[in-house]
Amino acid sequence: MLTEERLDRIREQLTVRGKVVASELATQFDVSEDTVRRDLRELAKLGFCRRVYGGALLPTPDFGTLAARTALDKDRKSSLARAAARLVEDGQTVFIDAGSTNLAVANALDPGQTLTIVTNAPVIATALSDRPNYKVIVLGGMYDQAKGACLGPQAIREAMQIYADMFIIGVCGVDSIAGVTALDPGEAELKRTMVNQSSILVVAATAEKLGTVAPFKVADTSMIDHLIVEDGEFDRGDFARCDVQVHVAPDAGSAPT
Amino acid sequence: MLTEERLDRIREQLTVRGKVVASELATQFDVSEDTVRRDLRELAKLGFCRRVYGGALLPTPDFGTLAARTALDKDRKSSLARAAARLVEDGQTVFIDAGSTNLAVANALDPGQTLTIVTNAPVIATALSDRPNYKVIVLGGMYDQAKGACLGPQAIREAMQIYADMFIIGVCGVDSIAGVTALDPGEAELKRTMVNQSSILVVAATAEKLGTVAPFKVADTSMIDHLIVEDGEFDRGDFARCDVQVHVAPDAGSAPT
DNA sequence: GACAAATGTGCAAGATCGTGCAGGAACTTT
DNA sequence: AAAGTTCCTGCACGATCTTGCACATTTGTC
Repeated sequence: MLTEERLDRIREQLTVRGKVVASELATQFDVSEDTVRRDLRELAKLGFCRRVYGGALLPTPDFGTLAARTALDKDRKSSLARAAARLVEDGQTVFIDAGSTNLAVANALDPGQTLTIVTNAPVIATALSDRPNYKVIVLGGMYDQAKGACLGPQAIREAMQIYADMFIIGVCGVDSIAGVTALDPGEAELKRTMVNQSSILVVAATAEKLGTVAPFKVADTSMIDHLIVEDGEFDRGDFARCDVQVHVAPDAGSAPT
Repeated sequence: MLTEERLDRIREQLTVRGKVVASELATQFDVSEDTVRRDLRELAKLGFCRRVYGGALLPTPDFGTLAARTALDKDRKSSLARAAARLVEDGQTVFIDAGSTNLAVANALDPGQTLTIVTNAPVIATALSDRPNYKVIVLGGMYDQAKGACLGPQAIREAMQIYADMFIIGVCGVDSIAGVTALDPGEAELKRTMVNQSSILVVAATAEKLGTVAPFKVADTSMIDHLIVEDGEFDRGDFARCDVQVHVAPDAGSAPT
């Protein structure tokens, strides 16, 4: 790879996603981080980027809508998300459902792993733009603006073509007796498809989802492999009886990153 | 091998691959590296390439070493984008291609209109989340992180199911003779599909795309219905001859260079 | 056909450039 | 305060570039 070529590519990435990370560029181009830093310094001198600790950003902070989106805050769901992300192993193929909790999970995934991520949430795809190690597949279809998810027969058809090691499902309700439930039939059907196409089913549920029952059935309690819940009061009795592994994520009143 | 013949071959490789390496060319043509370097210097003098350490690259639109360009990008694009958005009529179905210019176009669409938007760029779908009047359809498939676009057979298959009134295409190059061209074959094929499935083809091209030719052909000049360009020097002769309606977007930020 | 000029090419020497590494400073996080 | 990153500087080494020169080939002229 020619030096100037590398500079071009860095500029390209900057334009596309608004930021670059020194260490990732080093891996990507197979050069030392020093070289990348020299490159970034050079580009900064020419005004193409703004040098920051760990990488570089576009001079105009708000240019990339993408960048703005990837800078999505690690909210209070991050603890739950980290716990879920820890279940994912290198090399796996993972369905990631739509939903804000799952967006947090996607962000919490280890960038060093090599993963294939299949999602019906466009925002998750864009959030993973800066993970060169990931292969990201988007399930297309009718985009439901309220849910931020692609639904419909198209998405289902595509999902049926793919077998995954794990499905990190977004739920409207999880109940030890009713199982996993969703708010509308279209959503439920796509989720059922993804459940069928995956070996392991993971549910990361915020407190308000626990014990809630929505109208449409997605999966039985017995089909859940891992249930991740927030710290607090929680009767795991019924889940334990169904061979569900329950993980309690530590309460995160912690500092932002 | 004749000298001129060698120069032609080098130019050919430059066009196809975007770069050439001095040492490789020397091996390939069985001449010394000095000769190759002399050739490259010659080509660079004629403007066919940009001489860099180790080889040569395609000339990139050189923005006079200033960051002003990046700052202007946003305004420039939004002016283009507004012009493109004005072509869209209420009730239409519109393919919107990936790319930062087209993201600007999507944002510039009239929220009051009732539209069906089909896109292979997840970020465009999410950007339209706040338009209750729009029906948004996402073309899924392999997500190309650098381009922010879904590509591959899946996306093409889905695109073939949909007929649109208009295709707002993202281009790597538009030339009055070579037509619309793209940087990689997969990208080109999806674009061709969308061209075929639409009645009207709209190209919004920033100045640096005009007159640029990328390796892979997408569409003939004669297939373009509307071409939107920035204010400035521009020879519309060839386009006019092909029945292309040319729109000039007013210059947003004025800065004589 | 012969000769001289112009051109293309290869080689060598020295300058320049790009890169990785080591060590210490600066910064961020715990 | 301590630990872990990231950053910068200086250095060394190899790759690449430029320049000058020699030789071969082509071109133009007598």
